Amino acid sequence: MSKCEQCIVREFSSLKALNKDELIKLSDCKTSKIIKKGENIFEEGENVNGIFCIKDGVCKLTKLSPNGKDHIVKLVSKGELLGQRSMISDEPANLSAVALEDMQVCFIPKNEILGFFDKNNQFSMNVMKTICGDLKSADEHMVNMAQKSVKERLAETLVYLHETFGTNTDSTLKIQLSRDELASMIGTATESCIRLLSDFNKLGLIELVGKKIVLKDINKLKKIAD
Amino acid sequence: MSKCEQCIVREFSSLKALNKDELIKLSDCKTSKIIKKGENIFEEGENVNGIFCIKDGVCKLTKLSPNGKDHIVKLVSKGELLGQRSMISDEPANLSAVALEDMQVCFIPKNEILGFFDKNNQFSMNVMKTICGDLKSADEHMVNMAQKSVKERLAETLVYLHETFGTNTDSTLKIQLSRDELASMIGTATESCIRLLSDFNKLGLIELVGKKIVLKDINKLKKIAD
DNA sequence: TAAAAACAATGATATTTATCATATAAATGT
DNA sequence: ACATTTATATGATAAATATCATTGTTTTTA
Repeated sequence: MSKCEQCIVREFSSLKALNKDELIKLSDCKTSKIIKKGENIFEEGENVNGIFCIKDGVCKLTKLSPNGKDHIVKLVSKGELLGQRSMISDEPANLSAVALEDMQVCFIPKNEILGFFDKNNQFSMNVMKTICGDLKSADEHMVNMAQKSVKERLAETLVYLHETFGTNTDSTLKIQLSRDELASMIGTATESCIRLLSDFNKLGLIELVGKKIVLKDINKLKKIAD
Repeated sequence: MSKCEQCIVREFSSLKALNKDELIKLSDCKTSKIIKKGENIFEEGENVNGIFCIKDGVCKLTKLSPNGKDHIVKLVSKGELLGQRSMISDEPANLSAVALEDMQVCFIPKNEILGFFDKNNQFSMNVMKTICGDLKSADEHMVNMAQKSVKERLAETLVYLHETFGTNTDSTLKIQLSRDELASMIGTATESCIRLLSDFNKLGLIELVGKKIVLKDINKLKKIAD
């Protein structure tokens, strides 16, 4: 089993505050998993009892709305942690985590993490700052949902996907969401999302290469997004 | 100056974890303020440098959206704390806090709070749980904004105001928002909000008493809200 | 107390968005 | 390789929502 010391997650997440001893303890208690595209890491309402380190891949965090549709709240990728909020609140997961590509994750039991929490101040501070960052962006996101049009939200989301996940060599967006997923990220009907993509395509703002998307005029998209 | 020991905020907030000595330190460093209806406690972008205890009154937390409209993210009232996220993130305020009624608040400087943070584990845990709760409800709120209709959001908000803030003796909602504020809470145009209130009135779900609102059929409103 | 300002209400209309229907293209299973 | 399912696309239409205009009603201020 691989050591945690060189792991990308340790490098980029709250775990960077852990010392050698703590990392060894971590290596001993962790379990690794492969999650295939489309599979759940955990589901809304489930007792998670620990946190997940994402060693590779990207997943979506979704929440079921009362009308039965899933809404994508956030995308989380390589190097990040999952399940911190549930662990601290000592509550079941509020969101489901579903792999958008094949993933490699490690699971660390709650007890272990809570131990670090008590003894390593920098670590708990890091976790708190992460959650505070999540809260800030959730508030911003909420205002966007409430105040912006679907067109603005689509433009904004395309730019976000471009800037956060980058592009392939053919300059298509690296992260590949279905139209349905894109719609559930911006909070609209799938057909409306497809129609707006067509519009953007006709306006030369983007190009549709099969199911993939190329951003042709990021500045104009940013302008539309506000 | 009044002591913190008997303060309502201490009783209901994270501060309940503080011991006698810590409360005495708190009493010594705090400053009290009266905030009149409509005045800011702090403004988006401002460096807050501490937290506020709400001894009395209710305020709205608003965020300016790029289109120039304010969106009400949350209402915060007597017994709660303000500014925890900014303090932990060590960032300027992400939201503005504006009094909806005359308020009594105390300000506690950051240094003092961070001191408790280091030494009193229960206190920092309480703060974290509060922020985690905020994150959870922000995510839920976001999904509501994205997936529910304006009518559903209005019904939900009216029930929320009723259940959270209660009613006056004439059974009008105790917390009094203008139509404009109500609209900016549910994320719609003021006229749309007014129109839907008229509809609800005609359907006998609510009664409009001047600018005040009485909920006549909470169960039906809950059904509409989903 | 009168004038001005802010707020609430409603009609008319335009725009945005959702829904339903259908067609085509791509992916999947056998 | 072909049938079946799933995803994308687009038209037609309905429903939801925003915008602009106008009026009446409070509230504030001079």
